[in-house]
Amino acid sequence: MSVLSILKKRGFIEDLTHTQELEDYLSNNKTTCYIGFDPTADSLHVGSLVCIMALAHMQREGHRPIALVGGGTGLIGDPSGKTELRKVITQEQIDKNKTGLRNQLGRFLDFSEGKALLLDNAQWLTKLKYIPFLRDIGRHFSVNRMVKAESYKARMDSDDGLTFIEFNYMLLQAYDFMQLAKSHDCFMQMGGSDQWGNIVAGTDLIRRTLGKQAFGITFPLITTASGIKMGKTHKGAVWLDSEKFSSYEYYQFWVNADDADVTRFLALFTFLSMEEIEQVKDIQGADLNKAKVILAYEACKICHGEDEADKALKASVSMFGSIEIPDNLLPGSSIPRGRHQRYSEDSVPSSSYNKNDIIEKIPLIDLFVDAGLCKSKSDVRRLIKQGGAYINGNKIAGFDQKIIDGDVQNCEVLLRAGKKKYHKIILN
RNA sequence: GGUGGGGUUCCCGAGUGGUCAAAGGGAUCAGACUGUAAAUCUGACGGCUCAGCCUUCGGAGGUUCAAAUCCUCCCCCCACCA
Repeated sequence: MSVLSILKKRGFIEDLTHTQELEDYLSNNKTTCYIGFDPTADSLHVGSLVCIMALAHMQREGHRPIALVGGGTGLIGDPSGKTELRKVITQEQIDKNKTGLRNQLGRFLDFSEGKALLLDNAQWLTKLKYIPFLRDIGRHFSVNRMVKAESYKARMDSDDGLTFIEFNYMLLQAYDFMQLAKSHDCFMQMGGSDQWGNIVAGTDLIRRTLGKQAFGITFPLITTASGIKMGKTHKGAVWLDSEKFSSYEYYQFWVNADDADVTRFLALFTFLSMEEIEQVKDIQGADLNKAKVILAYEACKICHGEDEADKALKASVSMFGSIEIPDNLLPGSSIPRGRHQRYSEDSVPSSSYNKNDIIEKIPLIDLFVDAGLCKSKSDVRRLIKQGGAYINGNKIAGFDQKIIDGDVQNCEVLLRAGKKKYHKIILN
């Protein structure tokens, strides 16, 4: 089975160019393909996960993926859009972010021996000269056509308008594609559905300048069943970096998936076989939670490693109760089977304090803020008032309550905000 | 460059001198119900030393007992015209 059918089957494909030719191209060649990533943050989040998984599938089928960091485009920034000032980022910042991206992508892709590449378009974009660029590249673009591109059309019709810089992203991205085609034999670009126009511009440019056929694939925008763009929690974006978002929280994010999303997410975000995933469709009601556990385990394993996934599973069982993973459910998963009871060890988010500083000293209100369970003291008060703040499973009654000796068990105190957010205070 | 319209709390968006921490909706959070789901209902939703106080309505000044609301200057955005 070709990668294309794999991607198709798993729900990655929104749109593609030259269906039949692309199928042939992928079946008969070991190809190179690329996806662009923004270096605007030092970590990727689940929003980019579809792209990353697609690259991983390509690599698993013997193709060579390129992750292209937009270091050059990042240097331009984009002054438009008053809501989110996309700032011009400095070279140092880009370099730092690049390292971060590289480390994270390394969990999904094998960068050894040139099996995958990480490139930066600053390499060629910063060398561009305006006049030659206009002459050699600009002449291939028709403004009439560009304006009709869906991504621009919306902006043209909106009140915000479109800046010249933004308008030029299409040319720059097309140029990127052409460069990669020339230098790395890369004739395939993938990206989110909003990238369609830019990708097609690239394939056109390659045809006109190099006389070669190039291909493009776009992925659907993944929304949750409730129609919201996925990847937001109380802590903001769901980062792939364990410093920003612990593996336990990452696991929790997936376990909390909507019923209606489970099979779709299994197909997109795990490597389990589609035959097995198909069977999950028949599962009804509470049993679906078992499939969610496997989804969370597998997603966590891919991003943070098997050890972390184990820990997250155990921590979750300790917090939320036992669960049984039957042998015949998604047998391809390496999740430990059988009944998971309470474990002593866990990896719930925690922080350490000096015992003498805490006991009967610091109000719980402050600890909830410190632990990141609430964003302000007012927030904690609210929580307490509404009966959602707990210490060791007991409701906190007063605003001035402090930890007392009796609360400490094995040098630990467990704080809880609402039903799902836990934080452990370790005293020593 | 000209003319007109705007910048309000996370987002959209009401609000034209006191009754404004600011309607309404969305998002979010908590409680109930549940399956760590969805839907639904209830409540909360700037901060704090929390029945009180403090800081917010593009920025800086000013008028007034009192300003998101009036005046001045500045910054930014949009539309049309050039």
